[in-house]
Amino acid sequence: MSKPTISDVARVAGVSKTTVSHAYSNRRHVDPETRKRIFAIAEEIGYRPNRAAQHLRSGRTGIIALASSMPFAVAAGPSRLGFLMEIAASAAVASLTRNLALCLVPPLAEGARFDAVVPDGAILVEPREGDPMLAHFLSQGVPVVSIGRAPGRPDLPCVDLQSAAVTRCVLDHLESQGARKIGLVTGVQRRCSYLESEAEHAAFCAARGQVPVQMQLDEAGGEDLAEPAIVRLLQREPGLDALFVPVDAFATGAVRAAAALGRRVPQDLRLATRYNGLRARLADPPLTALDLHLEILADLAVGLLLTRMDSGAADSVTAPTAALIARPSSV
Amino acid sequence: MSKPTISDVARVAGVSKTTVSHAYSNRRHVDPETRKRIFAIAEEIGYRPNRAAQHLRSGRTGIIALASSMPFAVAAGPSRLGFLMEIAASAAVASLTRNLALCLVPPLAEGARFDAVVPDGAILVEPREGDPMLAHFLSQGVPVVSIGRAPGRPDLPCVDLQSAAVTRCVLDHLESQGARKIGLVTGVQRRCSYLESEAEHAAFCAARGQVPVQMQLDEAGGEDLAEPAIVRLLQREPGLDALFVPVDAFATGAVRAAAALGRRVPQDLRLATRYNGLRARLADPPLTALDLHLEILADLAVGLLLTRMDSGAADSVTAPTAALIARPSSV
DNA sequence: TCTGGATAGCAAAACGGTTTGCAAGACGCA
DNA sequence: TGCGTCTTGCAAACCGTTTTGCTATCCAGA
Repeated sequence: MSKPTISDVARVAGVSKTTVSHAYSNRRHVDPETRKRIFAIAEEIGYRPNRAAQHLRSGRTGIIALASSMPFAVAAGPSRLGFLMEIAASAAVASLTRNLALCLVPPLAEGARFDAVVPDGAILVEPREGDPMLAHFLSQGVPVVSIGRAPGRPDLPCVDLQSAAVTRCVLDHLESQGARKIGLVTGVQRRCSYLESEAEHAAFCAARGQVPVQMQLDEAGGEDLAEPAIVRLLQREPGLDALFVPVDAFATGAVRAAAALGRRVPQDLRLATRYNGLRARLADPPLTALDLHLEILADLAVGLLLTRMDSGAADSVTAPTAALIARPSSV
Repeated sequence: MSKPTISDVARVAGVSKTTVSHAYSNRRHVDPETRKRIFAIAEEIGYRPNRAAQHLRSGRTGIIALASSMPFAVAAGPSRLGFLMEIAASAAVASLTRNLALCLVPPLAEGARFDAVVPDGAILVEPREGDPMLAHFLSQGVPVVSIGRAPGRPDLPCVDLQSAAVTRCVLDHLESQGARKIGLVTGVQRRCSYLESEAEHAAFCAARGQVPVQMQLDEAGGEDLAEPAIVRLLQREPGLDALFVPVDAFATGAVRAAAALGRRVPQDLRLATRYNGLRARLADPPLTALDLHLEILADLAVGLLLTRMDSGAADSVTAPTAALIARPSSV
């Protein structure tokens, strides 16, 4: 008793395989009556199309990949795992409801080739400039969309995180809480969100006649790297009374730095971060952060990838407006 | 110029498709010289086996699934996302190094059928009694291994988390720190780790002539549910001077409960949890927890699944001994 | 010389769908 | 009646592997 095939359905229904196939795929018209009979019989004998056979002929695997060029070891360590994995969880649901499998692709080790997965499409989380995963997928001819724009690739469809607006929102908030001079701490990897934050921050400072104070830290370093670096920054720039630190691990480093210098948060130093994960919520004091609506965002990305996959092109979409969650680190 | 196929390799190498196939699969002997030539040519013309075709013929998809019956929405919320996703990240790496794709499978909505993924095997994270995902995969004939034993299924190969030993280790630690009466708070879902913890705790108490104090909370409730429940528990059982709370979200609830009752941690109430995630590390005071070596564990699970898949059976393996990480919540 | 067993390789039949080319009948219109 | 078109459906080719059955050659041992 092996699984029923399309031939079984065709035989029982008294039609050809072709007709059954068309009934399912809608690629040619099938008489509604016939179609109904076919479905009824398929249901009855428990027929399910064989994915492999479909894939072989159609060239589609039914798999989409979720990838980040940040090594999982790093992501899992000091930073970012929450962000990436929250997206992964939502994207898995979004994919499955569209009858696609979501595959988690860890970054390639240098020179490693992997043929285990040749997905129909890929979602890249916050690609950086010259992102190797992006290059990999494009070289395989796999359609890619990104969450967060891809630096230097304005053509790549993406879910735009609107980092400029997000930054502006945070800076305005900090200012409204009394901040007179706000610094910005981002990461060394050239992700679009950093670039946009830096530009927006620079404009914000310029409008106030200030020279912007910005610093970039290695994302692999995490909290332990951030603390001393931010201590030095605060010593060098005594006028700073607020910091926007998008990377949450750096933000908690900033909390420690403030403590080390005897500065009170938020009275002497107002702090805000971006990703509203456990880190921000559990910090002492809890960190002002942004609800980026990651579930919606993941769903948008899957939808975008789908249109990209079957229409060849797609226009970038805008992420839902992030909501500022004010917490004691800034109010 | 479409992708080179096995026929192209065969033609260039002057052998038959069969020989090329055997060279790759090792299912029949191929002259080492011939084999070397085949690989060289394949490399040169850029041949990669077509997964769909392999799948169609062999019935293997090259995909393994990672699943948990805990809804991602819940997991992502109050609890467990870190645990599950830390495993996912490691398992993704472990799979890819074995040339398999790791697919994230969210729990089935009630009655939902999904045929997007019929994996060659599945890893289930801490299945509970009557786990629907377990039933699903078994009904599809998909070999399953679990991380943590499956209650009522001693036959299912698993990576044994040794929850009894883990519990014993924690209880001994708490006692060595001066605890005289230790309570246990677990979850309502009947996962093996809870069952074993409860049994071990009961034995521990019995050996000291005590009636064990245990409570089960709904895992979906998280910290907010745990706090008042634990407040009531502590009021009802004033003799308790320590709690082992494996679920980290409940453990931070316990911290809040202690604060609400004016009990100092650890002087009046010693606390310990299981998963050494952000929550435990960032709690105030930081929580004593266990390093379960999740990366190793994920790798073991993938390895176990592989032997299960191609030898039909496999013996459960034992997780590496968890290391207690003593923190101020208990010392 | 004959037998048996490796060794090395080939041809062709699966696997289960999708897609293409073709044909028969029905229908409208001149 | 003749012609074009629309509807409905079939048969067969095709996708790129794996697997099965078979042959040919070589070598050792009786």
